[in-house]
Amino acid sequence: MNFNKTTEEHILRIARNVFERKGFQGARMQEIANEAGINKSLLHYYYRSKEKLFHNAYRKAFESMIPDVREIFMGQKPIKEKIRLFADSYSRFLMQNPNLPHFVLHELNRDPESLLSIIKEAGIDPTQFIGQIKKEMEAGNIMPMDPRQLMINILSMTIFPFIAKPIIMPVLCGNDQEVYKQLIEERKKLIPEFFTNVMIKDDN
Amino acid sequence: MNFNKTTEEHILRIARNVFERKGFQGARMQEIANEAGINKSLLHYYYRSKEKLFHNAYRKAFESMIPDVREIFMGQKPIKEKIRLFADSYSRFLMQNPNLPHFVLHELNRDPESLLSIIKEAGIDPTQFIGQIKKEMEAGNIMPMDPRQLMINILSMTIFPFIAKPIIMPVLCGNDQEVYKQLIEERKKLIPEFFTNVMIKDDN
DNA sequence: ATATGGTTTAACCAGGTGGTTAATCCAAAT
DNA sequence: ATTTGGATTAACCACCTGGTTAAACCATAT
Repeated sequence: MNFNKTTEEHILRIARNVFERKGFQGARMQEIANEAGINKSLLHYYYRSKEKLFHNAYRKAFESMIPDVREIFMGQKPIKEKIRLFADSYSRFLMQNPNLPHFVLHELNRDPESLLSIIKEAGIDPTQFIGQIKKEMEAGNIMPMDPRQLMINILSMTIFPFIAKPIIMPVLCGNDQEVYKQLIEERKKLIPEFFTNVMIKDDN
Repeated sequence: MNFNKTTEEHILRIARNVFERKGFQGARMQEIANEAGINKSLLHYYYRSKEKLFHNAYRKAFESMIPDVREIFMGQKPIKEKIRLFADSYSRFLMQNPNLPHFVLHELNRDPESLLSIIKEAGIDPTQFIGQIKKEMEAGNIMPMDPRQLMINILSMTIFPFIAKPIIMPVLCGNDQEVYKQLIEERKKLIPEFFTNVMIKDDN
């Protein structure tokens, strides 16, 4: 066989795709071998077991989600800019990897422990970010609230529409792929506005 | 054996619990039988196949999520009240069924078609709700935006923290169950404030 | 007592699963 | 040309899975 790069990488790319669609339990080694156009034994030759093959694919998938998060956590930009950048780049990223959030969250539910090592390795630390938020809230640049809640809100509004696609598509988009895509597109602007262009009303 | 009610119901209750934790592919008929304290054949006696047993459990689980959604869709209350009510009751409901959203969304990804019949059966229709939103936005009761986006936002902010619990708990709550619970509790107030107590800043 | 019929069980089965093994292929080094 | 060693394959295996079957159980009706 002649693949783009090495067989090893080729396998991992295919495996990741299958795992993303079927999850660990749903994926079959034979299926991965078929899609990769190789013998099943080759999977075990390069990655000793299904568990190990999955672990590699999973880690790679998870890590691909991190850079943007790291930027918002650790970067030096003002908070408004961070949020705008995150909503925009993450939405675009997820549009190209639509079932990645569901995949990661599914396996995170299956094995919550596995997260710790990955986070450690990625060197993510929210404390600096939380400090920045507090400062900018006091300066009035952003709607005041618990910084943790702000993070949850941003992640929720960005990621959830992708996880819930099979329910949003038929109910709100008339099963039209383009309408859904347009809806996501609008959110890139809508989400940052939510946190930066608003203020508390003084009347009720 | 002497269960609360009939054996049939007992099986379904246990099955639903196992399915919620493991998903369709991850659950084993033997496991369900064990947890129910009965012979595996009994499962097939009452529910012909794993597929059918799952379908029953799944439908029941899904339907348990609907009443609150129906209220916000079809009810007659003012929008502010609807949102407050939804965030409050749904958060409480999810707190008691923590892995239900992930379960439903997971199976929805596995088989998106299955949703249609359930929604039809539940008789949910967003058009009336969307009309109401438009009217109340014009009256200035609520931040103006695409009604579909408003719905996505409310659902995102309410449901996502439960799906993402295994990542929120360690990163934002120091793995403390109580801290997480408190975080969710605060969101019951925080979420409605987001949509009702804010307005667009005119400067900037 | 015993016949009845829904309920429950133990034993079994075919097919699928991840994984192993030994043989073969094949390009590079000698 | 031969050797070498990684890459690749076909055949195989033990185990697990959902599902079947025939027998046993047991409360109720006769």
